[in-house]
Amino acid sequence: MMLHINFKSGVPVYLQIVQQVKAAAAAGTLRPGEALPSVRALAEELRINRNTAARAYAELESEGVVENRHGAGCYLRAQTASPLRHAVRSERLASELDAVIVQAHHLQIPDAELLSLLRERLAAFRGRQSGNDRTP
Amino acid sequence: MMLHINFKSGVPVYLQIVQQVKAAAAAGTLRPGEALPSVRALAEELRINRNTAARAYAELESEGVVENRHGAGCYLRAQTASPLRHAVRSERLASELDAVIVQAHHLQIPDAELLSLLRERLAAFRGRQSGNDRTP
Amino acid sequence: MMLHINFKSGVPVYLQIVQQVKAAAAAGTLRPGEALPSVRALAEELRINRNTAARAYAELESEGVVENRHGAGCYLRAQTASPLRHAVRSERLASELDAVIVQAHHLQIPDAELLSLLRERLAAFRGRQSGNDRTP
Amino acid sequence: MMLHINFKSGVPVYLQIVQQVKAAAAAGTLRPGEALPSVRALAEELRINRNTAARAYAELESEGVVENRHGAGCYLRAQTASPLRHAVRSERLASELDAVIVQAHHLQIPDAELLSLLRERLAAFRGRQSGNDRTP
DNA sequence: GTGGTCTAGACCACC
DNA sequence: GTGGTCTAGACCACG
Repeated sequence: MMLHINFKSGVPVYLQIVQQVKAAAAAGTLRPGEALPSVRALAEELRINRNTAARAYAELESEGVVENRHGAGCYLRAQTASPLRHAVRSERLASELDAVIVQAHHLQIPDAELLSLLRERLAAFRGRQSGNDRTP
Repeated sequence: MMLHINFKSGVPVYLQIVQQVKAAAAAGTLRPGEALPSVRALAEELRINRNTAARAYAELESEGVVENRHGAGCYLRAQTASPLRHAVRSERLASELDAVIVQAHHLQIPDAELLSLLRERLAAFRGRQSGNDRTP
Repeated sequence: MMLHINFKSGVPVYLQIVQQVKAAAAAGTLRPGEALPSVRALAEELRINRNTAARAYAELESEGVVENRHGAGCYLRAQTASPLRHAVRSERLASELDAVIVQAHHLQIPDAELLSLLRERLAAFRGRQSGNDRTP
Repeated sequence: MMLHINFKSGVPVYLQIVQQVKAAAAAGTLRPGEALPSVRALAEELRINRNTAARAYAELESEGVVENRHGAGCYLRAQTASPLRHAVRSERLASELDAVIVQAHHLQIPDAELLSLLRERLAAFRGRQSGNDRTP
């Protein structure tokens, strides 16, 4: 699980978790039957209150996305929908990129610099990731 | 002004307005000195409370994007040079890019495709701009 | 009429006018039948909008304190209540002085300085006043 | 804490709370480190909305009078030296004194009586203070 | 239980 | 007509 919380976006933290778990399940990053981190582990990893993590899992369970097995952890349920088509996924990403482009414009950062910045952050991300993530 | 609000996203309505006005200003859809819809008109169009619209305009004014003239309306200000140092600005953008990278990871979109998607959106943005922005 | 508006107190301007006119009538500074300044003159003197001055007079008229004679001005009606007793008047002032004392404490201004400051402002007030006010 | 709110005065409720808490802190009724009633308790006691109480506390925090500890309550801070220059502070006080002088004029209270009234209230204030303030 | 934020309704001051 | 402020209700994050 590689969740990323944006504390400045105004979106409730528990909702960000719900959305990202659903997205990961939809994208196939998480597979049915797979275990999610415990409430305590998730709270520690994201530096949030345990209540907030528990609330996210409760919401996911009420939506039928995961199953909380008492004392045994939280597991992803069988997919109800098929994984998202590639076109849909890249469209989602495009709208996020548009927001970044607007921000770059306001920050007066030229296109070339934005592109090289993305390459740089991608390299840094892959560096952090190697060793603790299974996706090559 | 054609704003679109997503009431289910969890993002505060006033922030959605702020972001979209900034995007329109960046894209040149709105020009310096141009009047934005009145607080009342915007509230009615979006079916939101007047205060929510007013708060969005207040936020935009505090960020220096618009100027609220008491009793006269809300006007887009001329683009002012950002008072932040370049390093600070590029750091801000980097953190936004990191979020996009995480999202791409969840959506299982490879790095090369992310980069080409950014190039594509940049080209589209510049294309929209050239039609209505005075700085070619 | 010597009205004094405090724009920072949070009290609506029209209410401050209403309160002060009623206070002046109660104290005997204004006498029945006496003319108040016109809406236009009052607005100019206090640097406020004419609507605000008009609203104050309308409120005073609805309360029966003054009478707006169409095209002829605004006149104080006959007293409904007797002028305030001296003890009541000085009690009102005492509560205002208490607020000033608290403020002086927070501003860390010693008692002696507060007293001399009051003497100084009194002298300045009498200086400004001489010539345009009838109270000796 | 025994606050008294005047709902008819036109003075915003949250400001009345701010002023009275400041007065209590100045008089020593409240001591540094002491807890103020919780937002909910205060709101219930005064029959006002929680937000109004919360706003008063937020204002007091921004003025450096109290400290709001998230999830733990609101506590009076130790008296900090005012960051304003002496001239600025005494100027602020002067403008408040001017308002009092105008009020005294309306109430037809002579200068000598105003001065002696101030001396009297100062003595009363210091008297109240000496019983519960640690700085004699 | 605690404080903080977002949305809303009513009213104020100004043009 | 315009924008701004005060009060309120519901929800969020934290202990």
